[in-house]
Amino acid sequence: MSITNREIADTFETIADMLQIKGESIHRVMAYRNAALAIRDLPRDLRAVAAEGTLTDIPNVGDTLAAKITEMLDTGKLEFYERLAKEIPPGLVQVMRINGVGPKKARLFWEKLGITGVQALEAAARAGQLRDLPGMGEKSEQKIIEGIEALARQTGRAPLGVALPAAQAILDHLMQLPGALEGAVAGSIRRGRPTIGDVDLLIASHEAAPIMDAFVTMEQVARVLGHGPTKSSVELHSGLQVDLRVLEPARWGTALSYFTGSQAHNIRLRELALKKGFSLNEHAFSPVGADGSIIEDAPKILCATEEEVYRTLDLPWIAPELREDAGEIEAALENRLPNLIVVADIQADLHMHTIWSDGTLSIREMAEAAKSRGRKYIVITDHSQYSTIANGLSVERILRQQEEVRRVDAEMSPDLRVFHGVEMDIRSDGTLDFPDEVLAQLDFVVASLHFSLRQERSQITQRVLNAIRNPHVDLIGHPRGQYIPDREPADLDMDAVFEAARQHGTALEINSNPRRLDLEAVYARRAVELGIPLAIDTDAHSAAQMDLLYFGVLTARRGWVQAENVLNTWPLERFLSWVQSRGK
DNA sequence: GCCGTTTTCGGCCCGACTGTTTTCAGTCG
Repeated sequence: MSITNREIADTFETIADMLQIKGESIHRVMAYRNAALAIRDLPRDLRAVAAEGTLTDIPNVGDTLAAKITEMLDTGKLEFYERLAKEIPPGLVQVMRINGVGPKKARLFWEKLGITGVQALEAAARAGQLRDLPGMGEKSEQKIIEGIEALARQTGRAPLGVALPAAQAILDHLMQLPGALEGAVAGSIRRGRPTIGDVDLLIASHEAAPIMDAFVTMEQVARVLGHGPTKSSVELHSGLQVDLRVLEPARWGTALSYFTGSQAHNIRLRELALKKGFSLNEHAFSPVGADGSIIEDAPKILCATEEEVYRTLDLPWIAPELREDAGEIEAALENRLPNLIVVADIQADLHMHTIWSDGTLSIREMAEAAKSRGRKYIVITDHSQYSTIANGLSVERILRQQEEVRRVDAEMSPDLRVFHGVEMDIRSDGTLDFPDEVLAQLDFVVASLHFSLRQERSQITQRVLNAIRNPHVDLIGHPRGQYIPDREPADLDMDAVFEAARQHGTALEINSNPRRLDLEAVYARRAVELGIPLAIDTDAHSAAQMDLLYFGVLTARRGWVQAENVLNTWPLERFLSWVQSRGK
């Protein structure tokens, strides 16, 4: 298999670590890290971008790194990396993963003790060999042993659907304390990232200490990683790391902005502040003199709201979901930020299951649940026969199901329209699970990949293209097939998928289930740019799952999606005429 | 190594906490 964007990003990340151990300029190191980030979030194959000759259009990729990308695409290797690996043992990069060990310590252990990997470091620490090194002591040695144990326990990033409720529960608990005036879940959860490294909580209070003490002594805390006067970190028994920061309410705006990130976005804000003569941090804007240092006796600007922070920079408020330094600052400067979709824009749900396949409720019960959530129309889309494991519908059963759907539709009228569809499998051999004659009788057809997701690129891409090109297929469900955090997306040629969807006017789904969030934001953004219609569905198998819509909307917002771009924000008449225009 | 209303050189965000130090370096986010 050819080299992927991710492997190239990982290589740049590793090079950054090695250069840092080597003692290279931090700016050169950051250049590699920034390029790695940009490549990770790229919605296109680097190979296609390279073929166009537009690699340097990627932010933070210049001529040098473009040449390195090209070398990796052409040869699968990078000579610069291999040379570096002879100089700096690659095992030291793993040593740097240990909490509390950075480039300087890694280099120290290597130079003084010849340590080139985590195992050797652990042995040295347990043998008491680290404590006598310069800048080290018994405590540092013990922390390294604990850090190595934590690394072994590490389960990776938590899905948003797990981290958000856990974070909210802790915040709710702390907000009951008398001194807690305002609170927020900040960080990557607030930005809606699909997976979360650690939880960032922020509380406004005049008195931080009691809140800090309550935080580090919560019963779900397994160990305290740090405990200062305004900032503490803990690891929960669940393995989740939670950071809490407490600041005065007068500084809430700068604090929330700082703690929401992303880091790249914050850096851009601080650069803008400097151009206006201010140093910006989580506390305030501080005037700086000509030499760049803070003028101590000059009045600082405090911001109690995020709006004030952005206003001070002559920017409109930027929604947290956009704060990735992915063009949002430029858009804000030019006053062309998108009018992002909100949950209230959603009129319908085009993908849900009932007891006819693997759902838990009847058609009528799902309709009632949708109505009670304010939906105006829904499509019942049970699985097709290829999904035997999900009790998929045969041709005979789906035709019988239609009678029940029509009956429920009549019963629910006029509050809710209930349409009959299917979530049809795209079979492993590339054929569709129902013949056209059957599809023609349905109101709406979702086609999805469920099996053989590890097929090679050309084969699995062809399966999706077959579905897109069928005139009866209206929507591709969870197009990339990822399952967070266990299953990587299929190796689809997304350029080809987008091109076919654009040509045939087939819509692509943003699946709201937090285990899916598929399309991901960067692909949703690309679809919008290409004029491809989207749908934000719950794929609900129960009434409660209809409330997962929030996560789908969050993902859409991260993808700069506006209501206009989403089929199921449209009034019923417009939706029906769209479906009919597709040949129904 | 990237980037440009400082435009092909010379800049490149900022503070809290820890542990080792007697004033700060390293790490982290």
